Amino acid sequence: MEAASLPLAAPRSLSPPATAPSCSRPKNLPFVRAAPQTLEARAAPKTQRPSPRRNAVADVKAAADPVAALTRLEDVLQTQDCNIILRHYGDIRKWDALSKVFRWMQEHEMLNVASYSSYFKYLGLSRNAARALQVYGSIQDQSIRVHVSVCNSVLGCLVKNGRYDSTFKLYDEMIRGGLSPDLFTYSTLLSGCIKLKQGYAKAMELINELNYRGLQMDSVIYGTLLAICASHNYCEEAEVYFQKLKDEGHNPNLFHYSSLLNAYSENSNYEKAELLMKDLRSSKLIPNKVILTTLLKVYSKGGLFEKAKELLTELEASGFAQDEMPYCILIDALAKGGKIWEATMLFNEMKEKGVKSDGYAFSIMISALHRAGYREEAKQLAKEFEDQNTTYDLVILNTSLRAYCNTNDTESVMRMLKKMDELNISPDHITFNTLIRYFCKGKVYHLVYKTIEDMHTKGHQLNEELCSEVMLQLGEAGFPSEALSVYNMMRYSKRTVCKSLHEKVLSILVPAGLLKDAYIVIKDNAELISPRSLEKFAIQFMTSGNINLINDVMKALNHSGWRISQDTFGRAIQRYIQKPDKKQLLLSLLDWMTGQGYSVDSSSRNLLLKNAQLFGEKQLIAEILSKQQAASRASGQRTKRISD
DNA sequence: GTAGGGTTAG
Repeated sequence: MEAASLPLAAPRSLSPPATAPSCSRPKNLPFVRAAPQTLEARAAPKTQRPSPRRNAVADVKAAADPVAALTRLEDVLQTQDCNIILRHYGDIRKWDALSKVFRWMQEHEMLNVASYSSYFKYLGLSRNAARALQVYGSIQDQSIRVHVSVCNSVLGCLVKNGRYDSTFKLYDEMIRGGLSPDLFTYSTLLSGCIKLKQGYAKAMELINELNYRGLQMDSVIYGTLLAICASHNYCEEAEVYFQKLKDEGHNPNLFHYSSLLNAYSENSNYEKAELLMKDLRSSKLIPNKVILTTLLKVYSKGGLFEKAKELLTELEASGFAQDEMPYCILIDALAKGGKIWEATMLFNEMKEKGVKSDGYAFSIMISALHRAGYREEAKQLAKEFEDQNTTYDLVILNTSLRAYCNTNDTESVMRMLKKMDELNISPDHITFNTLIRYFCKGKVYHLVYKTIEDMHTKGHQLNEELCSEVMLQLGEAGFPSEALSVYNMMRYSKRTVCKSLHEKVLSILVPAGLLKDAYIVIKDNAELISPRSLEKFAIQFMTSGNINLINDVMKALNHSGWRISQDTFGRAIQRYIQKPDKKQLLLSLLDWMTGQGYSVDSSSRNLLLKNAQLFGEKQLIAEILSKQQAASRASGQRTKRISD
């Protein structure tokens, strides 16, 4: 290690003579601009002395075209210099330059572990997880692929961007590839658990793994764990971790306190929250805005509105109520507690005080009014927000959209959709469901269908209750094929559907004569369909379905466990008699029936015998029928004994 | 000068 520092030391001591001549002959050399700095460096010994490499770095940082500058200075720059440049563009959030510099480094094979780590970090900040995965995937050298800081940074990038599934999948891959995770890895992964559905269980898995590897939990890990407990409502567990943190000699900070306090707010445990506040004050920490706001949440959620109002006054006095958040907490709790009038008063008070709303308070109030049935008032508020604001996010757009939909203000609905488009805000499942309900109410079925299709294509889970209703309405309105498409979209969007859905679609398909489609529904879900629906379908199919499928349909029906009715067989036989060229199908049906213990009833038998010459198989048919009769008599006796 | 976390609102 000693030796490694020597080459660095040498150029530094040599650099003044090396740059000095350039002062006397200023040309277009990259070093020229550094000359005055050299003088400065002499005057103030504390500043770094310039060197060709440092100057080159400064040049690239200042260049309008960093790639051109890099190319010009290629011979001077080393990988660590490029890393400095890379970080520079990341720090000043020039994502385009960042990527160009990185690409240049890739092309010139000037990448090391640090380059990847930094680049992934900034890709995380610039919300470009896809690029990070792409670059990570392109790393050939396995030792770099599983280098702990490269892994940590790419995992961090995915977590920051909410790509939790990919995070854990990639982590498993890294482990298989030989990664030795450290505390950084675990805190990164744990932070991914905060918003995960089964986040607490996943966190426990990670904690076990961490312990198994002999790593010691630190204050950061505890902080993340507390947040996980709070967001998943594991209040007692949060208390245990908080105590363990103290027992292991760490001093909890305001984040630890606020997470535990937040856990208490979910359960409205205000006594414990007050004890915790006492503990916080005694530990010389000063409660900040977040702590007090979280305490306000405790009181509000617990319905302690008087205490909440007092605290809000305190927040105002401390200058902690300059944004709308504390008001939002209390307004929301009041409204949800049935005090819509008081909520409105507080909302107005907030506006009068000139507290700026980014839309949160508006969306809370619009929703609250809407819930309470004040639809016109909700719409007025949505309009008021529109008049005062140009910035929107998805939630306020969704809230306003619903207010307009429910007051049948088509023009405003369209305006909201246009805004969404212009602002490049992607609709979510709430948007889609609002629109579906709206179009449905207006019986604009082509738009209902288009919206559902759009929602499905964009990968949103369809709302089963709503879509079943839509499906029925489409059927009633004379769009059975569209109803079937809705059924299929629901069916194939992974989640298991309610078993009555299949019957519902059958009740549309069968009367509409879409019998082949109905057959497919039955074949795939035979055991979930009631005998009544099976019978209806069976009769209809035998009467007017594709004759070539009759035998297959019989098998599917039988497979459902339903005993096929005599009526069904009777109609099938009538169909076959009308089409003597389907003789083989008839014979195979009769054979199959025998094997399954079915037999035709007397009227069908007579009909068959009477028409047997049509098939030219009089003898054979008679034989089959008598065999069938014998078999069914035997099994009939068995059945009788059982039912007795 | 490679990488980590956590708190409040719809």
